[in-house]
Amino acid sequence: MSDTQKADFIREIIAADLSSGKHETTITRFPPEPNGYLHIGHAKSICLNFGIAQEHPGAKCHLRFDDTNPEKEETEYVESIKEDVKWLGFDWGDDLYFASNYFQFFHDCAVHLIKEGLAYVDEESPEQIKLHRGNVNTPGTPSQFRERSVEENLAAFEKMRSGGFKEGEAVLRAKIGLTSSNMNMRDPVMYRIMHAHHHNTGSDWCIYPMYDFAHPLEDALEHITHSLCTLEFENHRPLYDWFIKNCPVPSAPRQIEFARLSLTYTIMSKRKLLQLVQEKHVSGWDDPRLPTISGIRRRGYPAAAIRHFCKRIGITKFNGTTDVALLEHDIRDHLNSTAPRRMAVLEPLKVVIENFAEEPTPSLVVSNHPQDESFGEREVSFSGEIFIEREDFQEIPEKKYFRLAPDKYVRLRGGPIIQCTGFEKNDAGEIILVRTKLLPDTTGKDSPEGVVCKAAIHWVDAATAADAEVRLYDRLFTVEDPDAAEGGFTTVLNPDSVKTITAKIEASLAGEAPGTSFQFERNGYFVTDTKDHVPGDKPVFNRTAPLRDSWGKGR
RNA sequence: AGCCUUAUAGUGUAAUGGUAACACUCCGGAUUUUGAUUCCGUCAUUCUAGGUUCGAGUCCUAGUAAGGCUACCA
Repeated sequence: MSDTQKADFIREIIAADLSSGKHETTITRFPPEPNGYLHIGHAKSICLNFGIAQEHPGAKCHLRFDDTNPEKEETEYVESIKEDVKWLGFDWGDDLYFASNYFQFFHDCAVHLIKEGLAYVDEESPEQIKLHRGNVNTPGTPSQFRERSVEENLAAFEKMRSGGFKEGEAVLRAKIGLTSSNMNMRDPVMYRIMHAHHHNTGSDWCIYPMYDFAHPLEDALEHITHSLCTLEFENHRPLYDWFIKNCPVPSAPRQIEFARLSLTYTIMSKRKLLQLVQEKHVSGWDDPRLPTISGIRRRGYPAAAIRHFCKRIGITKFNGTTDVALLEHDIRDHLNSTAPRRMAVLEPLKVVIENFAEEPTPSLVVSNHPQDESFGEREVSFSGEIFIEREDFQEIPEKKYFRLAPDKYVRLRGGPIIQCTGFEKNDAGEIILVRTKLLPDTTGKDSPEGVVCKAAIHWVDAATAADAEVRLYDRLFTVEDPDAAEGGFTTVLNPDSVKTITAKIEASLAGEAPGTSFQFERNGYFVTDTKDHVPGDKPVFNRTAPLRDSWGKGR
């Protein structure tokens, strides 16, 4: 887990700018719009921007809320975003900013452009503007308001600002041209009228800047050296540069684009995630089935593993889809070395050890981690009745089945070898009890001559077993057919993934702190739920990741 | 359709113009008191066709495919 950061093309640009003396330091920024919760895709951007800042002494990464659209933004989202960035392990220090705090500056820049003859107030309707913009094959045609005088524009813009127009009646447009093959450059809208309440500025403003106008100014104002964004802004860059060039800004940031993260089987669209939350297909933004940062946190994905994943997938301009297997490997890899082992039985089957009294052993000492002694050992109680996993017994064993079956031997993990001597069924034909005898003096020793014992199963002492609620989730929120997700979510939910079952776990686990991960041997990694956990009460676990299962091969 | 961008094993990434590398997955094999872990091994005409060069994954041209843009969202 200690790979050094590979130098991607962005880091190479930064290194070159540093060594050429173009910049003395590096300032990046993570600029979310507070209109939803962050997801694993944002983690890639966060790790990039904050990661770069960490790699260079004196460099910084700003956290800036790009809150220029009051209709979609809420304070709840800014709080969750701050929490998620912190949880991922990054610190913006004093550099927390809001685009909305720059509204006056944006306004002044707009006035500047008007005075330069580079912006005009257009009172055509949205439909007319759209029509007059033309399309990729046909040039646009000038609005009837395009050639107004500077004085007229100044007055009209002031009228916009002071509330003299209703929404949709006027916009401020940059006067660039109407023939560019890049549609973003055809006299783009800079300001629109919105008589809406803003979470930060209240009702101070009724005109709000568009992203394309505001973003370069925000970056320049904060002396951002490298403004990193995703590929879809690629052909906004000429416009970004145009505003930087034509406005009175204190610095000239450079926009660099990289590919956003997309994962197989995973819904990453903010719009769709919002829909899932609003239509209550999930319990909230932090539902463990969601790929949101808060969802995967609650699901027990360690922040360090996510960081490592982001580092490993790299930064390029190639628009591909990463296999979630890469993510899941990093989760398992991290948990394997950090999660203590516990025994838990998800579907209990009672086993009696008939000769237990002949050699009573009230407890056994078991290692907390098979490869790492620093995890120590624990004592587990042991009596003549235990629970094992229902699937660890087969009445008629299939080929290559090494666990318990009539007359067969199996090792109790950390304990002796037992041999099956019989079993009982209920009227429905289900096995309800397995009878065994233990082989004396086999704890901690190899199987005796003539005894074929190839597997060790986990178990829990029936006398002290405690209940827990365990929730199995398979992958992140998945779709059977990614294309089918368009418009509706009928195929999205996997009913099995919300199955809740009762586990019998070692009593020592009750009351464990929320967010603690364990490996329930042979069942996978589980985390005590950070939301539903009540100390001292029956613990609630979410499965963070199943164990890799190579059943059927080897041995 | 016009413009912009991208193209290296199944997946994601490497490779001063000089023997195509790493990780994951899959599949084999070894070890194993978790069928986990660990360890070892197999898997590529670098999208196609031309060109420049002693030499091209890398540079040039054309083609193909994929993504983006034609919002008073970001």
